[in-house]
Amino acid sequence: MIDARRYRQIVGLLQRYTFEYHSLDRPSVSDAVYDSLVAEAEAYEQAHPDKADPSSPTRRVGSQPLDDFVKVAHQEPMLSINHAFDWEEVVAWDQRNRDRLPADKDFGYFVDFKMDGLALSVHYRRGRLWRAVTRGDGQVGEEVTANAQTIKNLPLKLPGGQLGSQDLEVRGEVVIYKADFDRFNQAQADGGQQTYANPRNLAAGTMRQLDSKIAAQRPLVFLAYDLLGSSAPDQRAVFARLESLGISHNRAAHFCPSLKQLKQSLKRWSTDRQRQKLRFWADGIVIRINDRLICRELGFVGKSPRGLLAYKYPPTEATTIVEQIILSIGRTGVVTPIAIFKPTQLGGTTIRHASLHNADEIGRLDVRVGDTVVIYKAGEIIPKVDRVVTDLRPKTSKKFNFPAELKKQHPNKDFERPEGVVAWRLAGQQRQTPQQLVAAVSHYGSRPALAIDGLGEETAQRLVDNQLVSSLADIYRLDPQEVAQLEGLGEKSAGQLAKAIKASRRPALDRFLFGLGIDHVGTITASLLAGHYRSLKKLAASDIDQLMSIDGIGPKVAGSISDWLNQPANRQLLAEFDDLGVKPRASGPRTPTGPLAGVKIVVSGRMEQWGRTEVGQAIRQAGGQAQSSLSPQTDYLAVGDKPSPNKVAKAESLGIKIIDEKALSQLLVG
DNA sequence: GATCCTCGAGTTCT
DNA sequence: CTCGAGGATC
Repeated sequence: MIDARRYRQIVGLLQRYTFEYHSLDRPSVSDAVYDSLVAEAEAYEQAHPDKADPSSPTRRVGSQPLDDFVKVAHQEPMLSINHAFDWEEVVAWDQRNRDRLPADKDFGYFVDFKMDGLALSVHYRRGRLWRAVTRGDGQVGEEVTANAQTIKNLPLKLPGGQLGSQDLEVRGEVVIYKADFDRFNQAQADGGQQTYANPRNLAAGTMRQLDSKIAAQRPLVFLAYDLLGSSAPDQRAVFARLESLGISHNRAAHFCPSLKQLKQSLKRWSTDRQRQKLRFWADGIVIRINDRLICRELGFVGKSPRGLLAYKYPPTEATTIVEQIILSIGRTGVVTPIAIFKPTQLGGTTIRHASLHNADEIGRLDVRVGDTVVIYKAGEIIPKVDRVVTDLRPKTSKKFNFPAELKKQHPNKDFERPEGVVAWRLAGQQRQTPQQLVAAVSHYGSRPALAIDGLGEETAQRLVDNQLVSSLADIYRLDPQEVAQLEGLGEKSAGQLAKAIKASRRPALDRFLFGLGIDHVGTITASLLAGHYRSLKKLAASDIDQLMSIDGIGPKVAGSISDWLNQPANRQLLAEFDDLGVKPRASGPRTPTGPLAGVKIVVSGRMEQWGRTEVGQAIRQAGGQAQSSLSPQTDYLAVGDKPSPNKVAKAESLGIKIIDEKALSQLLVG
């Protein structure tokens, strides 16, 4: 929970942001940042109602109208809708409604996107557009008829007949299509003019221009979602009527007869790909009970109708506070700074920390302990710090001093930062600390290396702590009886571990080489070496010039391998492995042959018949190259379940063939 | 010497 | 997934 000081600070900021957003249409922070700060303020206000600031923006809906427009009171207020953030909340909403209604009353739902634009009420009198009013604070809005008349898809006159003679109020959203927005901003930038943060702000800003000639030049679109003064019994009929009146609406909006179908609709519409396909911005989905009579019967809770619910998309950004920056030392001795956060929910998970990569990144962001930062998930998985909200920086904060912190956090170690390199790393030969050993052991046991089940970081830590393992070779000297004595490991898991270790004695040479953890030797270089030398003995007898002659290996990598081989401790390690019966088998074809010879493939998403590393092996087995990232040289992108949207988009822009699992397995067979 | 590919290493949570 | 940096190529 935050303290009173931060609360006051946040309220002050929110007031400024609210003014920027609603009155100037020029926000300086994203919605997610705003929402995140509102949530903090609300939490504080709930815990300390006595200390709540009555002028806090958390209490207000909508905006104060600017003075330049004529104010018009809405005949029926334009309401706000309560929000739900996950399916459980939707179910709870549904149950509350059912409890309020007679047991035999059943109903369906109508779903529409929650378009992100400017809400507008448009009145028709005797079939002609008479007046258009913005939402304002929900009770009183601003009359913007002149601007509304410039919206090309908003009919000035309704079609004749009995419908057109009626007085109607159409409610909807003024939006700007994403493509139009990009074009507009580009043109503004080219002309040195002000650009807008998002399509909604452009739409809102345009509708509130005093000069309607400006509005006429901008690509505004009106999409209706409601109709007042019609006799339509349900929302489905409302949309049918809008259609017959020639008023645009979202064509994807539809009826769901049951909760089950509603769930499917929400799921379908919530995928990123689906959202990207939309021409307009949407920040959620509006669910309403289809039958208008039932809606009316249910009434209101506070200012919101019970029959409607806004299912909000999870935010892609959030704010949190950096509590600490710790400097961790990885397997290779490289120092990685990690920001420890006040735990925060984002995209369905709790984020506790994120990597800051290196000293330069800290400098670029100027992250400090105590800072409020904006975080997001790169590729929807890996949390990253995007920027610092400097408005909320404590006055006493100091720039993060990397070298000084290194001394403080690791007082007994020496570090170096070689010229032209970003990373700090352990200097010289001090890589044999217990921490490094744990990392080396769990790397050796990892899936792409020797795949020893049960030898992960936890177990490695225990084995090293209890001095059962002090070198990689010790893994093969473990006594299952002793292992079973360790805390957290029973007889059963000790037995399984022993079995897995035994099974790893005849590894493929490439996996074994990778498992050794030689600097700059990853899976690909390892299989290059394995394919070239065909045996550990031949590799051990090689020299630096020989290594460099291999295509793909240059001076640095060759140097690193030969350094490793020349260290007595490592030569001894290899000898011990041999004595203990660890004998790698030749692996990797010398020259790529097979159905996929020379073909480059990138895999994304989960496959049914293979795991991550197995697909790669299968592709190499067939003579192909499994790459990790797309390039213009890539031949295929093979997609499984939930592929990375970024990769799919990139493949499309590069014109790379996208194939599914079935097609991939056919390619593999030839 | 500059540029474009590619590889390696570290990354979060359930 | 993203970064930095090694290797190949012009």
